[in-house]
Order: sequence, then structure tokens, then C-alpha cells
Amino acid sequence: MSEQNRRIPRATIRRIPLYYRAIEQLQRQGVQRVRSDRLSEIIHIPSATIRRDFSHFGELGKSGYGYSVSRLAAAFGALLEVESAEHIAIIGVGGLGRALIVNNFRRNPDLTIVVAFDIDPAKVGQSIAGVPVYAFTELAQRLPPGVHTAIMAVPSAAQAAVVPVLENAGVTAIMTFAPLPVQCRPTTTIRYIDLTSELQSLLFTARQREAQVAKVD
Amino acid sequence: MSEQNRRIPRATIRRIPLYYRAIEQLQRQGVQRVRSDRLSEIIHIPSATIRRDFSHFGELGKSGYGYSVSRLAAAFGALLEVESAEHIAIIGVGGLGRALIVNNFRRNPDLTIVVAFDIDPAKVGQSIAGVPVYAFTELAQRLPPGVHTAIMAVPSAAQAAVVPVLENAGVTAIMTFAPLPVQCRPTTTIRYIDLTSELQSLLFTARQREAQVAKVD
DNA sequence: AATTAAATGTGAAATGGTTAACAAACTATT
DNA sequence: AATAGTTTGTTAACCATTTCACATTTAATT
Repeated sequence: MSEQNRRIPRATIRRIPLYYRAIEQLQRQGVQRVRSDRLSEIIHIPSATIRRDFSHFGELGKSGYGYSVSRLAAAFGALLEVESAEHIAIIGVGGLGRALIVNNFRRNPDLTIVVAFDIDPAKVGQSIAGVPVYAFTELAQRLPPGVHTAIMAVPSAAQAAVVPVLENAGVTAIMTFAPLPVQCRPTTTIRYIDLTSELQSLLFTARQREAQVAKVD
Repeated sequence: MSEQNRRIPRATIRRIPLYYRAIEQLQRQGVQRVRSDRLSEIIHIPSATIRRDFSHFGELGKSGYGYSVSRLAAAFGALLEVESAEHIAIIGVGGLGRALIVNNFRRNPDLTIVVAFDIDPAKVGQSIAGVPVYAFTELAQRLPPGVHTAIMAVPSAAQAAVVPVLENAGVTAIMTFAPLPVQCRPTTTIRYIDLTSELQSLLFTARQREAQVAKVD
């Protein structure tokens, strides 16, 4: 009864979506209750970590019983605000931008890509899976009110110029696939998805492991 | 002279690619030497963290001088084995797989996608940006020797069936865009890229920040 | 109602990662 | 050669996160 008042650790925040996904799955399967050690099997996170994480959001479980799946679903659904759909803009309709639009976070009706922008006149005016593509220069006029989230799939060099335009249009959350750190307002939250770095560090780890194994053999 | 013998922390490993990218950039600009505080400005990592990270790989710098850019380039290039190109297979030629092939980790000639596989007969036989697409059923025969790395861009439900096929064909490093934890050999290294989770946790953080600001105002 | 069994929530310890601060080492200058 | 100035590499402190282990609470059973 004290943990839920404290600041929620970054590491815990990053696991919320995993919890929500597992809970959803259990609900679809008609499971009514679940213990932390069963959740642990599903998402491969130690049960102690799960219980500690959950404790930040209140006393969700009952001793000797476990957690009510519907109660968890309600709690985590509220945390992620899945009731109110988040409308998202995509900047850059290259291969990646297009793929994201077509995919559109299937299974997550609360995440909806509603509009796209590009500087290439050949792409402007198109409609991709029902999502209109407008000229980036018209972003201020074309961005629907209430859109505070953008995904950038533009060349690294273009990124720095895009961010202030988004901020002026009211965007406060940005996910970007360009790896260069960019200047932004203190009220803007940015997340970098750096696929090249992920792959390179994965390879480093894999090679290191192989060397280990070779030594042991 | 003791740090370089110890195990390299996970967190440090994940930063190696960032260091390499910055060093490459400096080299292109003709910069000969660099201090840790200058690197800090470029990649937005505290200089103390940079020096500690570097110390794991030997005494790369000189007191009162800084680091020789070419020496760093050699050291980090060796860590990432950029001299010997890594050949990569893509499994799943949907929108995302196709985008990755076309992009092909530009600027990184050491990361090369050489082959793709799909179960859709309509896609098999195509060539995308010079990369041939083969039937997934023929993977064992068609995967070129020396390919130990694969990127999976397949539906979550298909993932579990793909992994053992890859492992039998000699793949030891896998990057996947499906979020479900998958069973694999202890010698296989897997990295999950979970775009939905990233977006959801980004939104959680952004909303939390807004609530903070609202309270302060 | 009392007892047994079970699983949570958390204090405390362990682990992992970051950073301030500075002695030591080197460069540059006189 | 000596001195002044600079920046590394590392020690020690700090902070964040994970995990153990168990008192406590609740469910289930007799």
C-alpha cells in the first residue's frame, strides 16, 4: 500500500505493453484467473519482477488466489488508455512508412494511423490503405486536431528539420527510425528505433557467445 | 589496465554501434583526434560513461591528448568486424521485409541482405533490389553457406515454426519483429523488435509527462 | 470455526549501470 | 629539462533494477 504512490520505474513502464498483451490473450482464451508464475511462463519475466511491477499500480491480486484476469485487463487497459483511440501521423512514405501504414498495428484498435505526409510530389495525393498522403509543407493545415503522436520514417538528414514542424503543430510524442539524436522541446518525448544498431549489437553478442562456446568445447 | 579483461556489460555492448557511427562520421570529416567531451556532444552520452565504456576495450586514448580517430575506428571496426561483410537472410517479404531489403542498411556495406524467403507462391521467384526470393520450404537448400544471421518479418503465429528451420540451417543470430517469446537453442541469440510496445510505452511516458506539466502549471 | 495450503506484496540484499572526481600520465610550451 | 596545462582511466559513490525470501493475507478444506 505504499509502492503505488512512488514514481514508476522506466523499466517497469517498458513492460506494461507486454503485460497487457498477455492479459488480453488470456482473456481471449476465457481464462478467469492467473498466478504470477503462470504469467512468468508466458512472457519470460521472473514472477518476482511481475509482482513488483504490478504493485506499482495498486494491490491488484489476492494472496492465495492470484490475479483476476478481468481486473488486470481493466487496470492495464486504463494505464494504456486503450478505450480512447490514439490518432497517429506518419512522416515519410518510403518503404518503411508505407509498411507501417499497411500494417497499422493490427490487433490494436486503439492505435490508428490517420494521415501521412511526404515531400515527394509523386506520393502526395495518394491514399495508402485508406490513409491520405499530404504534402509535408501543408502539415500545419492538414494535421487533424487531436493528433499528438507522429512516427518519422524519413532520411536521417531530414529529421532535424521535421521535428520543429511537428512540435509547432502540437505533436508531443515522436517515434523515429533515424538514429541521429535531435534537438527538441523539453515537453516532447522522443523514442529512437535504431535497427542498424540493434543488428550490430546482436551480432556482437552472438559472435561473443560463439567464441565462448568454442573455448568451452 | 584491468578493465579490458572483465566481461563487457550489456549496456556497453548496445552502445558500440553508436560509437562506431560517430567515429565514422568524424573520419569522413577529416577529424584526426577527439576528446571524450566532444564525443559526448555528438552522441549525447556523458563523457564519463564514454571513457568507462572505451576502457573495456583497452587503453585507447592518451592523457592530455584524447583519442586518435583512426585508432578508434580501427578498434571499433574490429569489434563490429566491419571488414568481413555479414550476409543476412530475410524471412517474410511483406511490406516490412520488402522495405528492409530495399533499404539494406545503407551506409553499412558490412551488413548485406543476400537472400529472402516467403511461403507465398506469388512472391517466390521475384527479385527485390537484386535480392532473390525463394520458397521457405527450400530454405535448407537455398540458404547460402556462411549465412548465420536472419531477420524475421513474419506474422507472430508463424514465428515459432520458422526458428527451428533457421537453426537447422546454421543460423545463430536472429532479429525478429514478432513480439512473442520463442523457444530456441541455447546457442541462438535472438533480439526482439517490438514496435507496438515501443509506441505504447512511449505514449505512456508522454501522457505521464503532460500530467506532470499540468500539475506544475 | 478452525486449520491447511497457497500466493501476494514487500523489506532487504544482490546485481547492474552511471557518474563525479581526481591521481596519473601525457602533451605542449618555454 | 622543467613546467603548466590537459585529458585519460579508474576509484568510489551513487542510483536503478532485479531477485530472494518470507510475513501476511486470503482461499479452500475439514
